Amino acid sequence: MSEKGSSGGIQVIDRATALLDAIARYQDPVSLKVLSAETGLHASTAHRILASLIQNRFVERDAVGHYRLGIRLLQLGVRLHSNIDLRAVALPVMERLRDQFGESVNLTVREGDVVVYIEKATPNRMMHVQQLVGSRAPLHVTAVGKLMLGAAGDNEIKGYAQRTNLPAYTRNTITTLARLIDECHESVARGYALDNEEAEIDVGCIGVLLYDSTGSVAAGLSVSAPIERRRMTWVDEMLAAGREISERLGYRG
Amino acid sequence: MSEKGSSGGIQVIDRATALLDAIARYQDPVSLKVLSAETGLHASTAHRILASLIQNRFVERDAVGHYRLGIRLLQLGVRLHSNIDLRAVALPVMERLRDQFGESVNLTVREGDVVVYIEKATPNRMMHVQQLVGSRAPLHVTAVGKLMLGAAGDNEIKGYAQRTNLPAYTRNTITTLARLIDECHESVARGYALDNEEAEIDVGCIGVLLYDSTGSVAAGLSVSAPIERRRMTWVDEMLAAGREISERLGYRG
DNA sequence: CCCAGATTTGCGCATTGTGAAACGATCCCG
DNA sequence: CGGGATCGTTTCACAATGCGCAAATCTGGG
Repeated sequence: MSEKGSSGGIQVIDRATALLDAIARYQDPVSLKVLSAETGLHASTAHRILASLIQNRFVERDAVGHYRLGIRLLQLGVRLHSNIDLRAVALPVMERLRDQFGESVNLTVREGDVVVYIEKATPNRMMHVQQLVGSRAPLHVTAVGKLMLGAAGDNEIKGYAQRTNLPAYTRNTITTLARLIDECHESVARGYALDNEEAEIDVGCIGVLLYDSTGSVAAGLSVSAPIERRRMTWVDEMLAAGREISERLGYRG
Repeated sequence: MSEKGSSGGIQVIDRATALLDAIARYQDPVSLKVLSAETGLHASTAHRILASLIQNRFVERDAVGHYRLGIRLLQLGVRLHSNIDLRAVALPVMERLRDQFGESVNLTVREGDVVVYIEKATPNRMMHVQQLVGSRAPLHVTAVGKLMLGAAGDNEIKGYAQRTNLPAYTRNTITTLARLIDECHESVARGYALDNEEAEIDVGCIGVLLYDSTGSVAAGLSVSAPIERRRMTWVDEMLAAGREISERLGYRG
């Protein structure tokens, strides 16, 4: 334990985290058996930890006894300093870009093998690309996802490819590890990435990364448009916006 | 431990929760000494648990080593089933009310001694009452806060009054326990509450509660307007909207 | 009603979480 | 500048708490 202690690990907290992550991977409430299998924990251990998480309101149970995330995560999440900072800082810039381009601007964070859309600025026109806040998309078919993979390094890209098998969403989706590594490298090198109808036909995207005060990737910023309306002239503005937001987040690049 | 186990408590998870709550009470990052004092934990124990929460990304440290909430709470919070349900269910109703009244409609959850605004629908007019998502207000000066206190019972109201001392925000704020208890009772009895310039002069509000499938208070719904624009004819619509959303949340009143 | 599978509970044990003490770092004051 | 105070971090020994096994209970389907 002294060895474990020096590396900061407390086993039961790691295990509770694994259980929360396992629940979060499902849209619907999930059974003890599934959670036990997903985390590799003995059923009675999982049951005990989940009971404690319920008591502390991190987890709830539905009518048939299945587990879902609980209200304390919402309460704490809303209180998250970086949540308020990140969205409050990014939103005015996003709105400015939206008005300038006349297209949808999105803010995303990485969660495991997907990006999650956490804020949006949509244009006042009937036809635009729509991503709901809270929705998810695989990393390899999104501009910012490819940047996040590139920033994380080749082993991370390889691990992602192994876990997901790089499924095709359109005829343009990158489905081989070699091509994905090239694309990620290239994207990181030039500072922005494109989604060329890789997630959905007719949808194009330009994405950049946002960095926080520790120099880590904090989020992604992207503009999505019907492919024939996308302008490569937006790249400079996106890069500048990414720098602006990152600086406000305390990044000293 | 067997006795503890049957009641679902795991000490270190309870302690980690207490630390997260303590951090969440501060707007700014907070020191180990303060957290140790707030939770009653020995400094080295608190240090250890915090290190594990950092490793699992529930907590981050800033440049001077102070602790703040971490990004995993955001990622999990966005994935929260009841968060997606609550906001997705409530938003269309809120937008309808906004268009009908021409005023701001807000969705709030209780967090300790405050309400937190988690969703909003703002009217398309320059002058309206504005509450940012993520902002907070004391319970005793908001309509839904008074309902939440009333729903929680007299001991809860008393405890709240003792903790906060009922500070005045305007000349209209309720600052005595007896008056607060009366107001909360009356509000619960009739099903809605008013904020009559108690939080801010010139601002009026009508609030109702939303209930979930377990019959518990899930959130509050309110319409805020400049006081001279507020209409008591909105009460029926607010009550109906509260019932509608609660039913969609699975409430069987 | 019976059976199989899932969940829950009891129990004993060893490993893991804990607090005290020691050490390190930083800041402030004389 | 040096010493003391304060805060944070690490080491260490120990006991209690988290854990897994096994049994009991529950639930749903045939």
